Amino acid sequence: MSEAKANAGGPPVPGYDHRAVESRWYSEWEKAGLFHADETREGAVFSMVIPPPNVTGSLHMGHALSYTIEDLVTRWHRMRGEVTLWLPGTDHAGIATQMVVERELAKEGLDRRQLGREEFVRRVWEWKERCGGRIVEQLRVLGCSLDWERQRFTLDEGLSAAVRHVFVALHGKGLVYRAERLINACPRCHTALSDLEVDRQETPGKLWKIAYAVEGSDARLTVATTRPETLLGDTGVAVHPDDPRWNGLVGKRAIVPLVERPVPIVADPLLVSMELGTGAVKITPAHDPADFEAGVRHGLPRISLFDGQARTNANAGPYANLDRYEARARVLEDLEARGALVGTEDHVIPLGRCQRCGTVVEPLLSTQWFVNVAPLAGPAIDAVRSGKIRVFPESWKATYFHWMENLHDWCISRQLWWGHRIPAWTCACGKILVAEETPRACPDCGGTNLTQDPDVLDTWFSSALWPFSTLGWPEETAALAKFYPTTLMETGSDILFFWVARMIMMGIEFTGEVPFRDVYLHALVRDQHGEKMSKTKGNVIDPLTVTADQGADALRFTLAAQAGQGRDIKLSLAQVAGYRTFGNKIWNATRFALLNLGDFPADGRAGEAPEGGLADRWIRSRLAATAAATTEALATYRFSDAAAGVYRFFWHELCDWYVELAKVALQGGDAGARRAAQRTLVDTLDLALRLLHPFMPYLTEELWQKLPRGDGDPKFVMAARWPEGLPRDEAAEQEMEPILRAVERLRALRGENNLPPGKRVPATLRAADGRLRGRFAAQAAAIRALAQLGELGIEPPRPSPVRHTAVAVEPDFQAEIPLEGLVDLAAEAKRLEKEIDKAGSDLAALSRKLDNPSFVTRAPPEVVAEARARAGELNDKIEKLRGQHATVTG
RNA sequence: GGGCGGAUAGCUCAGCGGUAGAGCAUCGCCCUUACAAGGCGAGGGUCGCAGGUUCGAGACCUGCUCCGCCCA
Repeated sequence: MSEAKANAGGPPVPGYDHRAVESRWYSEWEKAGLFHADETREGAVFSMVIPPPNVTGSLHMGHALSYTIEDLVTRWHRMRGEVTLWLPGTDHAGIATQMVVERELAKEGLDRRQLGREEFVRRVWEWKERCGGRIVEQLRVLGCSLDWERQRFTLDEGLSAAVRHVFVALHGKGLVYRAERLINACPRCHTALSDLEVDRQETPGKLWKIAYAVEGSDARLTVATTRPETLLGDTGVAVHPDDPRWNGLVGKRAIVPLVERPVPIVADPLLVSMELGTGAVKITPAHDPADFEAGVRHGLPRISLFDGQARTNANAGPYANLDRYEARARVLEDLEARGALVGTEDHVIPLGRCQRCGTVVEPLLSTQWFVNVAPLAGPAIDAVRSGKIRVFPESWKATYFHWMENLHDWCISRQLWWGHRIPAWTCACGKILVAEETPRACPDCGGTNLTQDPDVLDTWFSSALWPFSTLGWPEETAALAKFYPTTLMETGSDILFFWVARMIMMGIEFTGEVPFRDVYLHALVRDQHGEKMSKTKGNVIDPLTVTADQGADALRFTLAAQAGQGRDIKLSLAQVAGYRTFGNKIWNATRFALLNLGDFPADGRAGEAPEGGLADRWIRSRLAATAAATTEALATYRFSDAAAGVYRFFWHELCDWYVELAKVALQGGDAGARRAAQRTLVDTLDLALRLLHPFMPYLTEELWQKLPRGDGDPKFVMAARWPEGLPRDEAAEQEMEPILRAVERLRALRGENNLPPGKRVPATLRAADGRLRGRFAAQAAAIRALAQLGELGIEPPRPSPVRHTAVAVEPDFQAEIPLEGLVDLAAEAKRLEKEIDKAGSDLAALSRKLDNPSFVTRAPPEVVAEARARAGELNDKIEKLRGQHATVTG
């Protein structure tokens, strides 16, 4: 009976194969309902919403990092017994998705306009149903423990209702408004963009110098510009008020070449730099943000030259109906012909490009919907400043404040068909109605000829509501009451402004609560050389390939181990392979335990564990220390520290030391010691696998299942309790320390004297302290086993050096291995010389310190005492080593 | 131009006032029945540069140089 249970399924085979294991557990967990958060259950709550991936997306390494961290945190909280929700979902990604489907249509030779809006949107939905679930499936491969019953999509009816509600409410407060402003238009995507969706890049360009005639004067005013074609829309020229070159021209009028339009010459210290170009600039208020502001300051009219495709319109006169670059070429040609082009130089210009398609954006005068965000920013700033929301790493707070204190209004309308249609209708009488539900008639004129605004909202507008709209808001659902505010928002630092800041503003405004207590911002995953991964560079590491080759556990552990705060991650396949071997190590350690549990009874884990020997007490204490450190690290989002601690414990304490020590008890004749070691092995592996579970869920589940279960344990390690409050045994750790050190010293003596590992050599440990000799004696069997010794003598120190003996000098003991007849003594002589040199230089440094009177008088007494004690030890060590050296050379 | 990071062993990083560390890689010895995807041992660093504070500085302060990110 006992054997059958302990070895259920047979002992594992020696090599760990992730393929056999990782395909097994996900569906088991799901079937057992472990992913579901029960909102009716009492108790502490952990909740988090997933940063919704684009529905068009496929899992990349950035996702893998984000979702690994999120799953790690989620599993940890779940194991702590909290009611734990990690809510999945996807984002409709307006521009990206529309582009994907338009490309598909193009293959059929179709254009969305041919299909019409309704049909096109139907096709997008069809595409979403067919292909949109890909990334969601990939999350399962990674092991993400998401509550699939609560999966949401930003265009779901409930979330759409939330969007309409927010739009209408903000409009009612005057915070959403419609106005003509200079916006960023993407001529390729045919839509307006917010400032954030424009990437600024330094690009080589030219600075052209163009002469403008001055009305009623022979003087010519030379302006410098990077966009000569916009002179067709010039409504002013500006010079610096302090610039002697253009003194006296202010107040006169310049004649815009080609169009021969007189425009005022104004003085503007903000717009004009005296150092740059010619010290004079043209003002085109409809095509440059700075010029727009200057136009406002000087009351200049705006002449818009382009349409949404950045082609010139009728205002361009003879240059109408040209692409902006054709227009530039034509304008330059004509200027040149008239002698107005007086110079050209190379110039680096910051060009704005569409984040989605890379096309240079066109600043365009356009009527759009905007959010006045400044009034929402104040409370959002306070929430972070007061610590109500904590930010990890904290350094991002400064960036957050800086941005929030310099907010521009947010352009939220997009000229797309895929997204939340703006809930605004225009009546034939001109009245604009904003309402959550489609209005029947105009309240002003009673007319029923209402047309809905054709535009949709910025995808980020709905994302901003994600932490509460996914829980049912604006309905007062039980889920909202239970899980909101959420505990954590984990996401990339690159969307701090796009998303995190906006969620905080919207959350506070509409729920009266912060949307999350903690924000953890992860860094960028780069390749092994620190280069950004990109398809064009060909340095992309695909997480799904890695998962297939090396296992999800190995990838997860690697990412967690690398996730230090405030640093980008440099990822290489070699690292993942390294951590895969860690999985193999654990596999084999568990295998060792199972192979030694043949006679372990089924109820062997009932009741208190026997105290066992020193090694048993020691490993239990080390486990307790590791559990406490791991908990502390996870509580402060120090994932790399947590991973390193578990790694160190498993490999370097459990495997390197305890398993070797346990062999002594398991294979010795003492039945009590054997049983105690079995129990310690099982208990320790059980708890250590729990500690590792959030990092490597599959492997730990597989192995935990094979261990004899403890009293009251659940069926899965995923549902097992996180180890907390385990007692330390300081005495055991202190007693063990010299034992381990003695083994290390003896091994080093062997190694450096080239004694083959298989050769059982005799050795002696000499200590003046009788208690220490007692400890050595009590652990003699262990020391002999671990250092591969024959006889082990334990003696008081002897007064003079012994001939032909390798000696390691420690402050509290000496380790000796006789060399006679075993080896040439030159190796030992060389080793001793090196040790003497090292001790000598350490002592010299210490002596310099101690000879410095101000160190002795001003440093804390305990520091001075420590230095003196250390100097004494070194003196003693050198003396002994020298004596020993004489015996090997003499 | 402004802000924020980073620079410590060949590589990736920890250390943030009191004897320079880990993992990986390298070298040597070993197929020791959990594991060669392994074991044991060893070598390897004027802690970016220059000043300053301090009895004492990778660590704190100032300046500088490179690298990265964000904002204008």
